Amino acid sequence: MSQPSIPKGTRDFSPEIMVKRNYIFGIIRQAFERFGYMPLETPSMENVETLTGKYGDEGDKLIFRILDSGDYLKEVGDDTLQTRNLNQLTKSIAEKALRYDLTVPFARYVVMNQNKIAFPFKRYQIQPVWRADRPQKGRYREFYQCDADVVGSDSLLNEVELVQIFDEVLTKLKVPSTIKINNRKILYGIAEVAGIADRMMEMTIAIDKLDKIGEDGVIQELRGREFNDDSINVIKGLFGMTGDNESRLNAISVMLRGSETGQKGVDELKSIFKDVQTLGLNDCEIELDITLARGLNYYTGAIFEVKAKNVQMGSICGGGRYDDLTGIFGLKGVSGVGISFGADRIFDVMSELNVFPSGTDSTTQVLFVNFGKEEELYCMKLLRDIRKAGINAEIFPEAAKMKKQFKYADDKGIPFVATVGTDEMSKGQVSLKNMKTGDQKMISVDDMIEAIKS
RNA sequence: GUGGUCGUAGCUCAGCUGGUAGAGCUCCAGAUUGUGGUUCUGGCUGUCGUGGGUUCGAGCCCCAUCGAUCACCCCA
Repeated sequence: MSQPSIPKGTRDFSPEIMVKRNYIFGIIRQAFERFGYMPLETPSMENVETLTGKYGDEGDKLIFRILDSGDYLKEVGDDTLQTRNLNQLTKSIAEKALRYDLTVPFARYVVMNQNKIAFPFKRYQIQPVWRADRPQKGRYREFYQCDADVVGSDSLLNEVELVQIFDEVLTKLKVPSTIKINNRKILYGIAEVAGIADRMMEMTIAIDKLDKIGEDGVIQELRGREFNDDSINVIKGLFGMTGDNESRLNAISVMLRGSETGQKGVDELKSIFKDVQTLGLNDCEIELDITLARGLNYYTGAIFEVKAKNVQMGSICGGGRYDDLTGIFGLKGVSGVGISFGADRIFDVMSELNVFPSGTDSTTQVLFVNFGKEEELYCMKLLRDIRKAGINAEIFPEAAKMKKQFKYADDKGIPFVATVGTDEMSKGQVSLKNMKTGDQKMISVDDMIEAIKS
């Protein structure tokens, strides 16, 4: 390999970018902990069987499998090789796979540790996940998810709090957004009323595309999937709904009077809306989106999706309630609900909106200019003190030209430069320059610490 | 997995119906021996993504391959 490269859809994160990414992770982590969620980490790789079958057929194809070590063809039957049976083959040569999301490993963890866990169990998890998707805008093969889930509680209070977390984080990050909410029970109710309960998934995939391909597009898609006109007419009834969240919910309630499940979904959403309205949100707004479907198969109740306002970008967060995720692993009757922040997309949105606060350019707050051996040691004593005072500081490691040293500070985005030569040393002071305003003053060390901290 | 567009200096790109590569920015040095970002002057930079083919001759045409990017599917 002559030119080094990295795998498709992966990225290096430079120090400048990492400072900003860590800022985002920090805000999210802080919010999770503020709401009582505890950290959890699971391995990058899981057993293949843990992951397969949880994300639908499409999802299974996007799971990265890890080739077994050693002579992995030894155990493979000749007929498997002969018939080129891919499913059979991958099963016998890859027993591990990279995690595809954080929810399924979490469910696995809960089942494995059900006797040690105090329910309701609230955990958050900030780790990368991998998908063998073809990369495109805002879409990577390795990306971070920041999940918070609570299992072992049916209460809708959890949904309300999760909406508050969305609002708190996105308000702090200066990314005003619309939190779209729907309920799988309503979608089921619609399918039921339309007489296509067994094909709910297909129906939701079609209506999910409404804002992309329009009413006619959705109808065409439904026809393409060979739904009959009666069913399509019922679904059409959704498109005409206008008004605020409450009045649309009422309209849906009327439409779904024949479906018990559908009514339950309406009631759940009404309760969530009422509470959220009473408590109020900061910079986000919550909106009923009856076409919201979301791909993940395991959602059974509320579903969330968050879109940043004023930016062309797919959803930046998602989430929902799943009644029986742990059931697949043998633990029945544990309901959970969770949300996920797409940190990579949030980063892209914040870059586009230019809303990173100052101080996310550099971690170093002040650079000391190096004049030579004698001044160097004097500065290092000062450094010891101001570092103790909680300031990130460094000294240029050699007595290079001033131009070069100042340029280094400028390139790194360091906000202050301290110059200490014989003059300052004799007065016991430092010359502190604010790199943004260009102001420079000779002041005491204590005053310098004050100036940098403020 | 399917389809479109594009690969030329560190970056953004120009390069005529085929005649052996250029601009801006960046970078480096100096103007300024205790001051960056602005200004001026000078300088460095290329297996034209890779491999093959056509041709007297290929950055340009043909094939393959790799990568990037966009859309579809799906999704954070």
